[in-house]
Amino acid sequence: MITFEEAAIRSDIIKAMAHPVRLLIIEYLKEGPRAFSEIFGLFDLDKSTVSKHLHVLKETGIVTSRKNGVDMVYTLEVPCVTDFFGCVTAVIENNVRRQQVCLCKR
Amino acid sequence: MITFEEAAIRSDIIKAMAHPVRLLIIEYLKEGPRAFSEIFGLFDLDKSTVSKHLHVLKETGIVTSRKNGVDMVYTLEVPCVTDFFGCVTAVIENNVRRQQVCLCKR
DNA sequence: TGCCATATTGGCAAATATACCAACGAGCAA
DNA sequence: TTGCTCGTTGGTATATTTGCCAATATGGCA
Repeated sequence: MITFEEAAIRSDIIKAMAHPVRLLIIEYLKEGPRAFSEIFGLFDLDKSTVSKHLHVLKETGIVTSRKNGVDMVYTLEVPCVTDFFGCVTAVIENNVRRQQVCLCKR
Repeated sequence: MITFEEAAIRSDIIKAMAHPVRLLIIEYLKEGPRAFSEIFGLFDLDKSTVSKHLHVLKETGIVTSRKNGVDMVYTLEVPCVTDFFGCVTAVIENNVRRQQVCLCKR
């Protein structure tokens, strides 16, 4: 078993992925590095909100950023994080099998 | 790209894992089904707190529970979720390489 | 039936997360 | 310098999460 401290570090990384917007950003960056403006364009959100989501991903080391001319370019550092999404799908499918179809909040 | 709705469903599942206590519970249940009292014994927390963490895991379909005599027994339904922890470790190791050793909150 | 052990639920307070607007800073061009 | 674009940071309001205590089921046993 891991220690509570180790679990806390791991949970910080998982927490960074635990938001729809950040999940979509990760999916998008899987295709390759993208400028902030491109990422921003995916959402109907304030610039500052998208910037802060990227900050969360940077803080945990999932993405990095660098200046490229006028743009700020974001890169997915650890693409294996998306491997996990297959398992998340397995959870969803298992729920469907178990007739617990709706994960939506009531 | 997945839709925002799909991302929201996925993030609910990831969110369920995004807590040190729930992470440790998942690790523990990887060894096999365990009674509530055994899980409770891992932590210095109120019974109700542990029960609520298990509720979160149940709601998303990561674990299930069944009565066994006086005990409530919890089972990890989708063991592949722990495969992901290897990647989380990869993130941590990448951070170490990049000299961003400390993920702790300041 | 009454009592006990086991776990869940309700309610509350504190901490954390999220999103907006506004202000700021950095870099480039006129 | 001035103005412009790009992105970040500060501040605030709201929503969600977390953990404790107390109260409530639920089931076994005397």
